[in-house]
Amino acid sequence: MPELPEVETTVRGLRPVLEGQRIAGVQVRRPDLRRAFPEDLGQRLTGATVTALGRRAKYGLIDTDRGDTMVFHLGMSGHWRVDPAELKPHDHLVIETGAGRRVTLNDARRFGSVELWPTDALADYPPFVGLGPEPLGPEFTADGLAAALKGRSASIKTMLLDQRIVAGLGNIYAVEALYEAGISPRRAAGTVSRKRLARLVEAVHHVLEAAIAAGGSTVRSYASPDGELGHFAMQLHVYGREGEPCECGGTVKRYVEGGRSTFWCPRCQR
DNA sequence: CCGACAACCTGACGGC
DNA sequence: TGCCGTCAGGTTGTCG
Repeated sequence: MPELPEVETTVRGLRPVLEGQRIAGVQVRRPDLRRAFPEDLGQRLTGATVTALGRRAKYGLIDTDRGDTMVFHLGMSGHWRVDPAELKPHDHLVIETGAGRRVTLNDARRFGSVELWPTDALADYPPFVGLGPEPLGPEFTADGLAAALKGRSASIKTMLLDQRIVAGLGNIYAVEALYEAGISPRRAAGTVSRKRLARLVEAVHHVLEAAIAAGGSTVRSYASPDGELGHFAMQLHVYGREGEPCECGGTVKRYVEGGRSTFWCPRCQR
């Protein structure tokens, strides 16, 4: 589930629990996700105080007063649980605060990752090298996008998923943004007009902001029974709606590209 | 550069 | 009810 809005929602949910708090205990119940955790993860975190939480692309950042940042990625199935009544299967990592709060990192498929990296050198964290601009930041512009896509023959959908072009979009929101912009996902990226790229940038902003807003309300109240962060249902226009009618009177179609489903309306996306 | 495919894992769901 | 195939929001690598 985790694209940028889900990670942002997760970080916002963890912030009031962890920020300014001392980490009283760390329990590693399984030592690896996609890669092994750092050997000394527990020692390096225990006793540290969390100074800030943040996000870069689809990665969550937990800074500590020891100069380390815990960088986590949620993969396909990862999520944090806040003050769960009891531990569940796939709660691989448990962090307890001095205030007696408890959060767990649960990831059934284990495509996620956890790493510790010097806070002042995060730009050198290998997954961050070469990342494109934040889609909600000032550097994600129609001009920048046009420059990055110039001459590219790959589909615009593929390019939106390329984290070097823009960092944080995943399959759902790439699909939804293209729908909102009225652009066919199959169109060669380099042939999309500057005017339509401007529309796409606006659509990306709108889709992500709406998703974050939808998640925010969930987080504020911890509405999910077991405190699971990043779970919310935003209204999606085409994703997962193969065969359903589009508002324009057309029908939502699906095709597979690069092993991933793309949903679109051929009538209103050109 | 590009598309296709596989690999990494587990769980949910539909069909029979 | 149970078994089996398919699919899932990500990343990384290979191959032609």
